[in-house]
Amino acid sequence: MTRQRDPIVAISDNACCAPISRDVLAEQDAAGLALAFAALADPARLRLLSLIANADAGEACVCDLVAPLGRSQPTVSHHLKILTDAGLVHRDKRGVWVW
Amino acid sequence: MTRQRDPIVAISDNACCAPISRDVLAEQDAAGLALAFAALADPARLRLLSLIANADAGEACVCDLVAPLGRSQPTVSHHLKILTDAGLVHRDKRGVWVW
DNA sequence: CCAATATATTGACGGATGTCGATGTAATGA
DNA sequence: TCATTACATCGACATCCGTCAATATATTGG
Repeated sequence: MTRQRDPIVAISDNACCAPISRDVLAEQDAAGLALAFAALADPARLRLLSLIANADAGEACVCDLVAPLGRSQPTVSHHLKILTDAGLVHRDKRGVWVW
Repeated sequence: MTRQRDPIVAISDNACCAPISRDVLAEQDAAGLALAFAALADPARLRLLSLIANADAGEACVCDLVAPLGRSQPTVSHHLKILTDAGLVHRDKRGVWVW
């Protein structure tokens, strides 16, 4: 505990680190942030975002996502729910979205 | 498969989506990106980054991170390895870093 | 060279997560 | 009203991941 050597771990503090650098993250805040990152930490979900973004008008019917993704329909539905809960995707039963 | 209704899922295309919007992500590229996000998708690792960033000179001795994090020393070492592999942290046996 | 301290590695365990098949539910069209 | 299509939910399974205790491997001080 009493340090005998110099510090050996460091990160640079630049602009993008602000939310983390301002103060030590509380356990609770860290959990929330981690949850947001976790939504993006899966190849299937990143490809879903990409597929939707590349679809006409940035919109897509779920039925058109299953084949390109190469996963089963329940799996696609599962991932879309996660993306939706994370606020990255909007879903509605016919219509227009914004994000 | 043949669409009967209008599209129901959409995301907005704004600046931060560029890497995903430009073209449909290949499975392999998606895996790499997901790996990067996964490094940030854990409360312990986010708090480690925060602790280091808030330490004097943005550097910290590993022994000073164990207690504040509230995890065992092997666990801290484990997470630091992941952060290091992800290029988010630099470690050396005495010295100065940049990232 | 030896003792002490700091960090990494190993092995094990429990819980979370991605995946699928089967099934449920809602909406559309004939 | 009934069949079909689109999507969600459930249950099960395998794998991954965070965690710790125990142990190994430096590195430093005496």
